[in-house]
Amino acid sequence: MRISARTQYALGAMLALAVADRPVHAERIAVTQDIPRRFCDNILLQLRRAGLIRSQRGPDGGYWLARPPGEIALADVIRVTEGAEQALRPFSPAAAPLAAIWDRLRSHENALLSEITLADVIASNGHAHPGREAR
Amino acid sequence: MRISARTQYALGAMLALAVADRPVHAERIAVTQDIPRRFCDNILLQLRRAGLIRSQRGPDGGYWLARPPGEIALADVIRVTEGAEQALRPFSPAAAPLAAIWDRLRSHENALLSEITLADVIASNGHAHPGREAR
DNA sequence: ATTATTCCTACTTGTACAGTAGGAATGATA
DNA sequence: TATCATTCCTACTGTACAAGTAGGAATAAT
Repeated sequence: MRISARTQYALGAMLALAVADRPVHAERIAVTQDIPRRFCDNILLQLRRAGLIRSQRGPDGGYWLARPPGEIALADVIRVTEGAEQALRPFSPAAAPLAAIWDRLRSHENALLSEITLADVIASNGHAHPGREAR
Repeated sequence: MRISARTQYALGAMLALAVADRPVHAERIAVTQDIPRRFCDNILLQLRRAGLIRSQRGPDGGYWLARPPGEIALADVIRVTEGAEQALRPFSPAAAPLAAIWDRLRSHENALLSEITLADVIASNGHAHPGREAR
């Protein structure tokens, strides 16, 4: 369960947008989420290209979610920032059965992260067990 | 679910030792598991220092498991080669609930890998669903 | 003695992550 | 039309860690 700074920042930014009811400046996101200013730009750009957020330029511009928070899963965000995981080297015959185990782990992880949305995370802020209840 | 080459090699080596009934040379492990020769040495040394395998020097020396394959979990091996995972950076308040989710993922992963032993992996070689049955 | 092996430290190299630089494009406001 | 604040874009740099290598010392069998 490797989690890059980029991904963590991206999730923070998405959550910041999810709680806002109007466009938010990159500057504001950078400050509240404690993301280096230019790196924040960088990440927001990537999220926009992936279609997760939208933007408006110029003064009074900013960023907002492309879909409601309940329709954006954590996995959607992570897929963007982590990119394609590089294929691991082929298994030796003796280690071949490990492939099935890795698959199980990956699919469980994927299932959980696909199930939990930004809305779930926000709702869990202070309550018990996030993402356990249906949405 | 990041898996380094080192870890994959280590698991291959452990499985190779698990199926052998006598000490095995590093050379032989390197060849059968397709591990660069000196890197193989390197990894075996680490496994020995961690107490997972034992060794004997000189001609007719080699390596063997310190415990029976049914008593060595995949997690035991992985813990050695991956070392302590470095702490991730602190969460912003908005992203704080993610910590609980990461925890759930980590503990599930850990549970599964602690449950499956080398013996399980070997037994699953060709059969269905590895690690599903009790040991 | 010789030889085959493990053992040990330290080094080199490659790659991916984290973050930065410089400036162009856009849009609101006056 | 000028100004200014913002997003947008490519490319670059520094650093840390992973992957793998080098050279040789210690040990044990013959």
